[in-house]
Amino acid sequence: MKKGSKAAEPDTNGVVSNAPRAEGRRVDARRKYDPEQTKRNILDVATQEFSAMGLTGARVDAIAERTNTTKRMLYYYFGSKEGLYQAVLEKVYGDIRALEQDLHISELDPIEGMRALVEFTFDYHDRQRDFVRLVTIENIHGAKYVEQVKTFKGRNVTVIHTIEDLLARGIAAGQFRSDIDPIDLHLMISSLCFHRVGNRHTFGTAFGRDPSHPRLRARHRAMIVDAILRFVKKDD
Amino acid sequence: MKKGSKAAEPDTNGVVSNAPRAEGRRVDARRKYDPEQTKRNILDVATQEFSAMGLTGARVDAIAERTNTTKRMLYYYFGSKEGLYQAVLEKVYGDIRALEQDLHISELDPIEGMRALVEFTFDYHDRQRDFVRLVTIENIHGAKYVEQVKTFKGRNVTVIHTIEDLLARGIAAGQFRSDIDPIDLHLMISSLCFHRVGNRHTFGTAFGRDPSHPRLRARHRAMIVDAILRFVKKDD
Amino acid sequence: MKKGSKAAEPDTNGVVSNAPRAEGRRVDARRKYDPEQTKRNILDVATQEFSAMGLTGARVDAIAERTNTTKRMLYYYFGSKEGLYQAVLEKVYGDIRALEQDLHISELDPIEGMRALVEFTFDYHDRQRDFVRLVTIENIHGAKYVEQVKTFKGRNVTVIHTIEDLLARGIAAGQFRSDIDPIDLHLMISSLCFHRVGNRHTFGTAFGRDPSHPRLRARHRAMIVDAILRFVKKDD
Amino acid sequence: MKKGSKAAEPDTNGVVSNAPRAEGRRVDARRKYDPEQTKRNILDVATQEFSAMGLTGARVDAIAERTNTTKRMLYYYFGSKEGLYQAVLEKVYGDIRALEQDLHISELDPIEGMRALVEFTFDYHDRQRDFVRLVTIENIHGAKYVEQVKTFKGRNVTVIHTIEDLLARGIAAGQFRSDIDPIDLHLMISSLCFHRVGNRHTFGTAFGRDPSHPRLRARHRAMIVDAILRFVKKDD
DNA sequence: TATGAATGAGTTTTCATTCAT
DNA sequence: AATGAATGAAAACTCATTCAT
Repeated sequence: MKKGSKAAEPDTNGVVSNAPRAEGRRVDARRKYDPEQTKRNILDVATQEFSAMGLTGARVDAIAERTNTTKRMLYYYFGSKEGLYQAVLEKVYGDIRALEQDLHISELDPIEGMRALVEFTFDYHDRQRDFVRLVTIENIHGAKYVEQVKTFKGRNVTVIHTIEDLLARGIAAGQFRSDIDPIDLHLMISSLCFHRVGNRHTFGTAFGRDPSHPRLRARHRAMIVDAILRFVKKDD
Repeated sequence: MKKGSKAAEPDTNGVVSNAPRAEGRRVDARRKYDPEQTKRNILDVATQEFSAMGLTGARVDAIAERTNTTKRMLYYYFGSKEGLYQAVLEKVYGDIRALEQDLHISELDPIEGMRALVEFTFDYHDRQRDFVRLVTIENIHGAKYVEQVKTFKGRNVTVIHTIEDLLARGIAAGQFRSDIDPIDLHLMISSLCFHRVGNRHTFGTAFGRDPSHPRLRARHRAMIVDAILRFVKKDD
Repeated sequence: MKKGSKAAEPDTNGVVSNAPRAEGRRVDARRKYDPEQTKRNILDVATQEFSAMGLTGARVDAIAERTNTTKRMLYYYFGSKEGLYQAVLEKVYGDIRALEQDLHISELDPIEGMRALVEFTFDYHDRQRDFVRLVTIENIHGAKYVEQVKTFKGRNVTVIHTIEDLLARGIAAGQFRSDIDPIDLHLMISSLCFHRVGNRHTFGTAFGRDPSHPRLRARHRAMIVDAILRFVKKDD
Repeated sequence: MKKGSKAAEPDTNGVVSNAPRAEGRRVDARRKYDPEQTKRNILDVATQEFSAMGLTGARVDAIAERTNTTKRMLYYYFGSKEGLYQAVLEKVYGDIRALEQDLHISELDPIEGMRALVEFTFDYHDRQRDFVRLVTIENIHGAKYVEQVKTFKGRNVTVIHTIEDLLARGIAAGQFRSDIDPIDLHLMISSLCFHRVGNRHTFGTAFGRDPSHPRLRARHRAMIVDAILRFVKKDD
């Protein structure tokens, strides 16, 4: 009952004239209601709030307030707080996938490919703190919301394929060890890239050094690449 | 031999396991007035609830209910929900650092010492899921509660000292590289041990494999030790 | 024609029924959404409760119960118990100063003006016991709530201006002494009018005579006017 | 533990007034417990707290905390919060009476006597803010607690007798008007002396001038004496 | 006489959600 | 499509008072 009305969405097409918030929208500059934009606006604000406060910590009122619309619309489009949270997860996981495609790692030499993969993973986590936080939050909830995101599982297989391919080619070239499990390796790379961002606050408090500070960025990036390469390379 | 005995222990991860009742104390379970026990009881239950639900998700009523006392006592001893949460953090961080001390790593050969440290870190995170969850939760709150725990900062320096000592001795012995920053190394070890536990749910959902599953335990433990040793060892 | 169809409705008065909060407001007691009325209703009940019980003694539940709405609305509009209390203070102080303006004292002969001012002050305190009680209560709290009422300070200056004008004209006419400070005089008038109402209970208990009893009203009124006039008049 | 040092107190006069309630009590100068002192201590702290916070605003815990004893003793001696409040009222009303006796107004000339009475009343209120506040608080509660203080009513008659005597002598001497009611006059004097202290906070906030500020003290004192004398004196 | 621990019943406040327009 | 007003249920927290020692 909540989502049923979605079907009627994209047909408002300029019936009423007054333009309240006429931004750069060219399509029909003067139309009053723009469901897509409203939804996107809500989603953006919600991403921030959820990532900043967690699922239980986030406040529907707080989200609504920073939106261009009202709380009612939030329910109109997303049904519930949890529905909105799931929509946020879906959006955020979608983003990373798109980027991964652009790497064309399979065209690179295994070692360079491995380096590229690690660097990409590092950079992504380093930049997408909201993503990191949301994953963290999901884990606190036992990943039960992400499980319902249909596109989720399929998305992750591609990374494993990439790694499998890299490992196979590296082994064939005599560069890599042959006893490495691709999923374990992926876990390892993720660990190194994720932790320094996700747990930077307690780490910073404990050791007086924010591990995600820009000044450490380059050093950590090199260090992690180094560690992974030392790990996968065949002993001479 | 210390490590050995621990390795065999089942996945306790429970609340009552740590905090062994002080030796001298005559424990009379039925005595009515026992503030220390009351406090410990509240703290134990709270640890579970906070780690399971997060700070905002936890319910004071839920904690009180599973306690031997009433909600009122919770406020009597800890002042507020946040106060209780902080007490939990303090307890939990205290435990890990205390155990680290028992390792006597400084008496071991650098390589063996490094191995012992990594294995301890691995085992601790592997078993103390509550700890891992609470750290995660704290990070969602920007570490602002742990910052107020007076004993927190001091406690963490010791690990760094341990690592500094290991590195220095390893370098002197010609076994270790000389370009490694101890805090960075600690971050690296933590990352590898923490992530597989903290993010096991999303990881499990994504790849159909729970990285913290007992069957993977030994393999991951060896892998992480291996990775760290490969990273610190001097190239021949 | 459009209006025509609505003509049957009780009180639309030709104003088409949207724009609910326009000036030409006909109060329909049964309409369900009327924020102004809801607020006023809450405020009225709260005035009674706070004045009867004090800030700490008042019960939010008690207020809500005697309201047409629920406790929730009280928080919706006023934010907190203290916020509501402040709103009450603001309303109550606003009332007396507004009425003072209606006296047009500046148009009266100085002596008659002074008499009118004293009589007004007397009558107001005599009738508005809630006001007197609330002021008393505020003083127990060190006036810290009224201090936050923005409109408060500005409102009170007007009385002083009125008195200054009276004194100046009386002096010019050779009727009044020239050594009287207007604020001191205001304090004097207030004292005489306030005390007999505010402290009537202890006074009544002590002397077996309620000073605010209607039977004493006229006598006190005359007495106070007399006292003030004797005080301000120039000695012959 | 805390109270040991206070052993010597004003009214015990070095005699160490042996066990107050004469029973088979062992008289021991070094005795550990001193009920009278404990009670007085509680009473003093309670006077401050009640006068500062009001009856409902005062917190039993807060009182107990600032005491040399514990909360339990407070109940032991005074039965309840209200019982303690009443004991405070009793004490405070007792104090003023003692002072009034020392004036010997009946020995003074009517005008000087009137001046002395007003000045005494002024000074007393000016100095005993706790008294003023407690009276105020009592009025908020409809004087229902002071009514139960047995000694209360009797105490106040004496002032009226003093005034009656003054008026009678003044009339006889041709100095005073003959149409003044003594209770009304007392009310008038009280009003002028009480209000500037009791309502000083709102007054100060409203007009930017604290009417009870020491700098205004002398002026107000003279002003009030002046006003009363002008009021009682016979017109020439 | 004295005390720290304990408590039931209440009190304020918050929250996600729905209603009427 | 959009909205401000409204709400029940639950949550955090407080208070005067009593218990066991």
